[in-house]
Amino acid sequence: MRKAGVKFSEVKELLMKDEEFKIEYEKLKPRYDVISQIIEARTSQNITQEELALRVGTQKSNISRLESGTYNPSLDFLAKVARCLGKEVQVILK
Amino acid sequence: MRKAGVKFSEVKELLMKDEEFKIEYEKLKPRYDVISQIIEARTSQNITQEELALRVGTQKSNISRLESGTYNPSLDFLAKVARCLGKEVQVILK
DNA sequence: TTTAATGTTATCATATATGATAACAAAAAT
DNA sequence: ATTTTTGTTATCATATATGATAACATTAAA
Repeated sequence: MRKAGVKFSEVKELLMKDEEFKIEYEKLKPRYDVISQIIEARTSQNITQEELALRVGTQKSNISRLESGTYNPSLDFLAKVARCLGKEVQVILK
Repeated sequence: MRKAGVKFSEVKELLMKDEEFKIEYEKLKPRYDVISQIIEARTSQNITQEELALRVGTQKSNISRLESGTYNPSLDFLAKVARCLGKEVQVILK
C-alpha cells in the first residue's frame, strides 16, 4: 500500500485550522446573528444607514462599521440601535 | 377648596423623574436581564465567582463587577461568560 | 469566636469601542 | 453619461471596557 500523498502532520494542521475555525465561528456567531437581524430590520423598513445613524445619534460610517461585523459591540449600543429600528433586544442564555 | 399641599411644578418634576426613570430602566433592561440569567446560571450550578473567573480567564473581581451591573459589557464578553457556564447567548430582535 | 471561603470595591494600565470627519466606492436615479 | 444617493474604509480623539492587583466586607465552616 502506497503511502498517502498527504502527511499526517499536514492533515492535522488542516484539521486544527478547521477546529480553530469552528471555535472562532462559535465565538463570533452571536455577533453575526444579531448583526444580520439588524441589517434585515433596517433594509426591510427601507431605512438608510444615514437615517438610522441620525436616529441613534451617530454617523452613518459608524452604522456601516457595526454592520460590517469587524468589532465587538457593547450591549447598550446594540440595544440602542435595535430600539431605533422599533425593536428591542432580548438576550437569552440557553 | 383648599390648595393641594403639593405644587404642580413639584409633581411634574416627580413625574419627569419617573419618565426619566422609565426610560433609563428601558435602556438598562437588557443588561439586567442578561446579568440575572448569568447569576442564576452560576449560582444554580454552585460555581463561585472565582471559579467562573478562572474559566473565563479573568479575575473574580471582574466577574463581581459584571454581576453588579455597573457597566456596559460587550457582546463577546457576555458570550464568553455564558459559554463558561455551559450556555450560549442568543440575541433576538423582537 | 477564629479561620477560611466567597464576594465587593477601588484603582491603575491597556486595549478597544465609539463618535466624528473626510475621502472614496458602488448603486440608483435622472 | 452624469448627478445623487447610499454604503465603505481609513483615521483620529475620547470614553470606557477589561485585565490585574490589593484591601476590605460578608458569609460559612470549624
